[in-house]
Amino acid sequence: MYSLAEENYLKALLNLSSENGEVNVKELSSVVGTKMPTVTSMIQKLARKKLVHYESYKPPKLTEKGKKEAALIIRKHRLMEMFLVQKMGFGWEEVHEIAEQIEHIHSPAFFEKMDELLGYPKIDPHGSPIPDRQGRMHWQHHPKLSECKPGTTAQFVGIVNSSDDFLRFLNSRELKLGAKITIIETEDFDGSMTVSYDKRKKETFSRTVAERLLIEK
Amino acid sequence: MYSLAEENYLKALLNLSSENGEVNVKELSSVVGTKMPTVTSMIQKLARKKLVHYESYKPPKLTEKGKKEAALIIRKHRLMEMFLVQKMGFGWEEVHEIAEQIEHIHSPAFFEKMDELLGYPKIDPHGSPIPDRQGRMHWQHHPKLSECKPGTTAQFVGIVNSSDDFLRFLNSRELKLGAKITIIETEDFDGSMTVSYDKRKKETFSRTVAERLLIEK
DNA sequence: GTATAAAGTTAGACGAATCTAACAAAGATA
DNA sequence: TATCTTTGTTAGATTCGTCTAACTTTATAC
Repeated sequence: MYSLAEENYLKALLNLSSENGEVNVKELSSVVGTKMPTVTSMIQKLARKKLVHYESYKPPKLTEKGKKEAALIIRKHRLMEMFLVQKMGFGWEEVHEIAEQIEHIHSPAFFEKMDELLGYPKIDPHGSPIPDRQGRMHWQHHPKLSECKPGTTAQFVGIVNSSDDFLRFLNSRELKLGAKITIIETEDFDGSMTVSYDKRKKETFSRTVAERLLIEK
Repeated sequence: MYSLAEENYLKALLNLSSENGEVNVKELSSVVGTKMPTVTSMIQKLARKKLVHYESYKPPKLTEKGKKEAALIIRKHRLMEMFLVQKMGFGWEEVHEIAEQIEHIHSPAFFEKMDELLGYPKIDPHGSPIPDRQGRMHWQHHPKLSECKPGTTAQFVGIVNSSDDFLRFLNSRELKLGAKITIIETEDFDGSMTVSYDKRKKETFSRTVAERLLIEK
């Protein structure tokens, strides 16, 4: 069993590496909310436990074992988010905080039951994949809305870096996962785009927004 | 906010004092699973925080503030147990372990939602009262089955010191909370009693068992 | 009512996770 | 290339919760 602190570093390591490819100590320290020397010593500890490959001054990298452990924590996090939304009626912007704590609960039966009650979901409420029991994560690559040309219609299937703020923004525009978005026009000079979907006939998204919406054609 | 360790001592303090009246350090140490010196130092720390009244060599006693905090932790524990049984389909003998961990989750919204989905229950799956939002616990005194005379019929409404072992024993005899139990006869020499209820026409309980079943006439 | 046993406390150490201050390496800049 | 800046590491201290060993107080037994 791993400590709470260890689990948080493992998770951060996996999240950062799948976002940026490489992980650096500074970023890690800001994600886990500690100072750099603390990160260094934790990385060294994880390396002793064969969870991380580590050489001084080089970016730390999860071992296969480390990846699996991290994925299993993320599995618990995402299953819980799904449960909170689907079975308890929370909004997708409310569940991160709670799942952040529940992911450290040790009880295979609890999460198995949740998985079963949810019908073995493959993605969480924000469209991120839920790793399987063996800690295998099936990352499906989705293009960003910002990469599409006017005229295309695509389904909104995921979010890059979903923060509560951004989710509240999407709520305010009534944009939900699964919506069919049609691009009406794009502005080259600032990358903003005008789109339509569901109840919204005409809505303008900044480049920043369009870059955080993942789609499927 | 209190640490995990602090919360565990508070809870143990309230549980022991409602069972035995007075709490002693040795018992406390066995309940929380630490050695006596650790308990002493924790008690002293809780006293500094005005959660416990403490004088050397005297039994520690929760202050009003301490009682409230402890009750709020027990509230979370029992709400969770109820949720696990009612909404997730767990057996009453499986839920303690999980609730033991979830009781430390900090999220008013999570427990409020649970309470709401459960319809604001007053008791947990073992018949123990669930403290209210203000940390008030309505301890209703129930007599034990062992105190009843032959011929009486009473409803089984609670358990003294419910352990998973005991709950599995009750499962094996198909005795559920709410059952109407009729006492057929009692044996004076060993305190055992023969009873009937629901599907069971004739079942014999030892004194030990009869003393752990709470009833209402 | 003294001796012994049990319960409780104090002192001091330790591991985990954190910090600050000082130093070292790598990367960027002129 | 030499210098400066950024990033990362080492050393050493701190806090929390725990321990063991030794001591003290209270309770029990004779």
